[in-house]
Amino acid sequence: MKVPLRIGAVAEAAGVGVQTLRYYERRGLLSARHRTAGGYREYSADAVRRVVFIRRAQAMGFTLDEIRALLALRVREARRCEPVKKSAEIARARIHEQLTALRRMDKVLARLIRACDARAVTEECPILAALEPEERS
Amino acid sequence: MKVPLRIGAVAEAAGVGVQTLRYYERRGLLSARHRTAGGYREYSADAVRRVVFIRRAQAMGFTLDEIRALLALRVREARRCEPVKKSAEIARARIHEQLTALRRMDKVLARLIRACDARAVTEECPILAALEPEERS
DNA sequence: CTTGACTCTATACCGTGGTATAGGGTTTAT
DNA sequence: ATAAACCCTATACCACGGTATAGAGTCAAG
Repeated sequence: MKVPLRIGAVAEAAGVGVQTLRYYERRGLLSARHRTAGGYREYSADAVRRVVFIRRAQAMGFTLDEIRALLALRVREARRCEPVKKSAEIARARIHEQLTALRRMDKVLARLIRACDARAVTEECPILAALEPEERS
Repeated sequence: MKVPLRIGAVAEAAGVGVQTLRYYERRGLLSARHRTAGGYREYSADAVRRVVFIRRAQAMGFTLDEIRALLALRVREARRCEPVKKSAEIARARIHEQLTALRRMDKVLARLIRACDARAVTEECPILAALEPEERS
């Protein structure tokens, strides 16, 4: 905190690229408190914590837009967790949708791969056959 | 087959947009056999089956690049299904990776949402607390 | 005071699978 | 012959989360 951090130091401390930090700034997730006379961004140590927060939230499945909202909530009302919980539930619902779709794909592929192993050498590939529209009913 | 189909007819029959067909052409998955004097694409009924094939393969989790390869295999060697099976296994492995990541996110979110319900009103939101870097150890 | 490392803005590009728009030309029925 | 409906190419744009580049300016050490 004594020496203000520049963007490269924040990026290194948080384990991201400098472009990423400028991108977060454009997206409204992070801002530099001051600029030097020459226009360099100056960050406090809080910025590093903020970036770590962002990356952790991403790892949980929040989008950057959701994380921006979480960051605002964190500042203003850390003790009212209803809206945070709501956001987490939305993220979780999205994850469930994706899980459902992927599980369905996995089942289909697993079945077809097994059919490949079981097929007689004279038959067509069961995977290709499954993709082919039924030309004759 | 008697009357060659134009792009709009193929799109409608296959349930996609005309832009999508032109996009598939650019990506090398579909091509019109002929053009009219005025430059209109003319398709045979096979084109519709090909597009249905593409959409089914997408629904199973293949990428367009993979589908292009599958289409080539389908023509050349429908009876050798090793390469098709290989491609399906790659797609399935990718799906498993995604499943693993999503399941991990889901567990974390589920736990934190439960913690929200269980917390005392005076405590900080457990979700925000989990995202916060530990400032003091 | 120079050099090298760092930073600035603005803009373009990546992957993925498309969709939209602009500005034209064609086909076909009437 | 004309008008509606269709088609053409080329280009830009969408989401998403960045990454790369160009061209310029700044900072700190020696």
